[in-house]
Amino acid sequence: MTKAAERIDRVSRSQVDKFEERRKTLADAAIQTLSELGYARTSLREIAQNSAFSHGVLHYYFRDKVDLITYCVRQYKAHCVQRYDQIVATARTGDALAQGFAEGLVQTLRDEALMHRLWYDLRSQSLFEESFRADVLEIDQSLERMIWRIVSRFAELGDARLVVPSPVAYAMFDGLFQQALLHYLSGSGSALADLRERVLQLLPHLVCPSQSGTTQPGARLVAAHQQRASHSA
Amino acid sequence: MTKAAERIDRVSRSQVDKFEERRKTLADAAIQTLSELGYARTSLREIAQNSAFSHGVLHYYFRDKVDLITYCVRQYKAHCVQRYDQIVATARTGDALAQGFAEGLVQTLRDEALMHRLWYDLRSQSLFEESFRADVLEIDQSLERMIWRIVSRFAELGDARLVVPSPVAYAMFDGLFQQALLHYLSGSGSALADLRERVLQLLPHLVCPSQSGTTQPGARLVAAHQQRASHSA
DNA sequence: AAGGCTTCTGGACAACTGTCAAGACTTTCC
DNA sequence: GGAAAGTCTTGACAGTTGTCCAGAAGCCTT
Repeated sequence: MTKAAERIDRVSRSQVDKFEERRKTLADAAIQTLSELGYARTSLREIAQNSAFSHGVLHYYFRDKVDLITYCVRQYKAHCVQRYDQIVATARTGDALAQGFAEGLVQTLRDEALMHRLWYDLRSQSLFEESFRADVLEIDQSLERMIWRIVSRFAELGDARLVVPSPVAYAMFDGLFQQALLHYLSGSGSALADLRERVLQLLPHLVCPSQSGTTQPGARLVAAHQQRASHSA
Repeated sequence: MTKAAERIDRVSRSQVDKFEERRKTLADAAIQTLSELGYARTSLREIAQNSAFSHGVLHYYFRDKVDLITYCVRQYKAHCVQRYDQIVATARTGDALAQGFAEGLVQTLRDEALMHRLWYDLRSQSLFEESFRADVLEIDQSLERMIWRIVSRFAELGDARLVVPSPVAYAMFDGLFQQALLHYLSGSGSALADLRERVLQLLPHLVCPSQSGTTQPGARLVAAHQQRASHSA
């Protein structure tokens, strides 16, 4: 039984909030450390040094290291998804949405590169450490849903039909972003511009203009290409 | 100066080969350990325990841990690319190539999941550990070229034109494979079938039928060269 | 002021890490 | 055979790690 669970029954609400608040504070320090050093080189003492407390306190608020990291992953999720839903809500044309989406990705890459480096690190860790897997899968799904909302809205605004399912759409943009991150952190000066260009080029390929009846593959491909050509003009 | 470099001037060729051979042997043990435990939890003693030797010998054949891991990454590359070029060489129709490519990815996922788990782990590590970055980028580029050979040949066989540049094509399939790996290792029974289906569905989206009827010999190559130029900029 | 919680500190522990060096064993060569 | 070079083992080292704990410090009620 965790200390948090023990306390809920017998202490006041404000104390619980304070307890939870400190957990958040410590998790923030942990996330900062993780994004700087990576999972492999982050120790509890290092985390404590990035906070206002000593290393012992971490075991007062978290059962063990896995408990702390898991909490961090969860906290990261909340911070992660919210950004793009505003873009979806405000864009009034397909072009504006595409521009906003691409620009959002570029900004994310530039401003939060370390944060997303951490995300890819932890997602890779979850391939080995089973404890992280459930949370990682949950975050991954929420990211997939976010991408799906964007491309769905894009199709809607263009009165078009989506030709790829949700997991494929997510995998594509995730691959593009990860590639851009690697090159950006490697010092490539064109990584930001490349990402923007590629996202803008890819997005129209995911839809085809809605027509009566089922779409023929050939027609869809031509349409996608035509749309892309008109877009870049 | 490494021990290997010291020796080259004054010992026989066979001794150098033997030295290099043992390095390979030890690197194999290291790769096996890494693919089992992940980078974060792999120690030199654990590697030695997966070999026929004691832990001290690792510092006889490798300067330090980074030297060993870097060597492993390089060795991994050789093992990695060769698989798909045969598929490109033998396929006589676009459909057969698509089937062979999808089946190759599925087989790779099923048979070498741990190996590729290691690859994604090390690629993530390279985001933090600068020592790995050059090798990781080199492997990444060779994988990108491999994907490009496949989709190029696919377009050629279908008398079609590619509508996405090389980095985008690689990012898409890399994203798809990584997604499939995560779900496969998480116990999803449909991960293999999903990957096959999605690859087969995605591949035709990358090309559009050439409209002039005659294929321009240089068009694709120009596109490829433009891509490379923008990449190195 | 006193006592009982909660919160936090700092030290201790065993286990583990990369690295290194002294020496033993093996092979090669004169 | 014997010296020299190459190969490998073993133990040690200094540092780090996660974890735990005794107790100090703060806070609140009585």
